[in-house]
Amino acid sequence: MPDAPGGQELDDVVDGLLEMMRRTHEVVAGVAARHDLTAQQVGLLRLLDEPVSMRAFADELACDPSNVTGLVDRVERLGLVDRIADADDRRIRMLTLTSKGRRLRQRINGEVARDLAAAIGLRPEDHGRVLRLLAGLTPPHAPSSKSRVAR
Amino acid sequence: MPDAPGGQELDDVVDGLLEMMRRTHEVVAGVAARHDLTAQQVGLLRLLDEPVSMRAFADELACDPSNVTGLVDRVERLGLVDRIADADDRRIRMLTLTSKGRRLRQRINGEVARDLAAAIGLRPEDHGRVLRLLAGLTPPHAPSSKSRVAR
DNA sequence: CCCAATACTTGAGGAAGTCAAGCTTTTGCT
DNA sequence: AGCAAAAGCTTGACTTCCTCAAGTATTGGG
Repeated sequence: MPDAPGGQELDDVVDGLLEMMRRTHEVVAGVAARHDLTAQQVGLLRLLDEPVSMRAFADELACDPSNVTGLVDRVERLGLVDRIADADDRRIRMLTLTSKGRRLRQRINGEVARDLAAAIGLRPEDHGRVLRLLAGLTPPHAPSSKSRVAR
Repeated sequence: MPDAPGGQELDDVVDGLLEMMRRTHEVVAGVAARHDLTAQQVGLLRLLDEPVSMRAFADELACDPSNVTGLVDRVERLGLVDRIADADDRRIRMLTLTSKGRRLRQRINGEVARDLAAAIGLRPEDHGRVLRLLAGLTPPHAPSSKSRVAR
C-alpha cells in the first residue's frame, strides 16, 4: 500500500473528472460540427464576449500568440469576427464579433447548454449543488491584476 | 426572453464546468510535457490498463481507426506499448503496455492525481461530495467499481 | 533620438484528426 | 467447398491546432 490516505478515492475522483472532460469535449465538438466549426472555434466564440486584443486572448487561452493568428484567420474567413485596429495603439488588433458572429454565438451557447445538460444528466434541481461545488473548488484565479507570466 | 426557466443558472453551471475542464486539460498537458509526451499519449496510457484491440480502442476514443494507428505508432516508437498479434484472429493487433509503459503509467497516474487535486483545490474532505456528484451525473455508463467494459 | 520592449505575423514542422482506398483475414451464404 | 461480403488494420492526402524562431511595425523610456 504505497498510497497516501484517500488515494483510492482520489483516483476515483480523477477518473470521474477525466471521463466528464471526455464527454464535455464530445458535446462541444458535436455542436461545432453541426455548424461546420471545430471545437476550438466554438471555444473562441464562447470566450469572445466583448472585444479583446489578440495578445489578451492568447493569454486567456494560455497559448502562443501565433496560434491565435491562425485561429482568428479561420473564423474571420467565416465572417464571424473582425480585427479592429485600436485607435490609440496601432499595433493592437481588437477581436470583435460581427453581427453574424454574435448571432451564432448566442445560438451555440444555447445548444451547448442543452446538449451538455443532456449528456451528463444534469437536472435543474442539481444546478444549485453543482454551482456550490464549483464555487468551492477552483479557487486559484487572479483577482484582476494583469498577471504577466515570466516564461 | 427566449430563455427557459433556470436559463441563467444553467449558463453559469456550463461556464463553470467548461472552465473546470479547461483546467483539467492543462494539468494533463502539463504532466505530459514533463515526460515529453502529449496529452493524448497520457490519455492513451491512462486508458490502456489491460490489452485491447486497435478497433476497441478507437471505439473507446470515439475516433477513426486510422487515428489510432498514428497514435500507437508514436507511443510504440517510445517503447511504451506493443502490438501483439492475436492468435485466434490474425487481423487483430492487441495493444499492450510494455513494462516500461506500465511503470510510466503508474507514475503518471500519480502525478495527474496530485496536480489535479492541487489545480482545482480539491481537499480530501471534498472527495465524497465530488464522487457523489459525479456518480449522480454522468448516468450513461456502467455503475462501476472496476468498470467492466463488456461490449 | 534611439533602442528595447510590445503586438502581431510568417514559416517550418509535429501531433492529431478525418476520409477514401487498399490489403489481409475471417465469416457467412449457398 | 467456394466465394463474396465484412471486419481489422494501414496508408496517403488533407485540415486544424499548436509551438518555436524570426521578422515587421509601433510605442515609449532614457
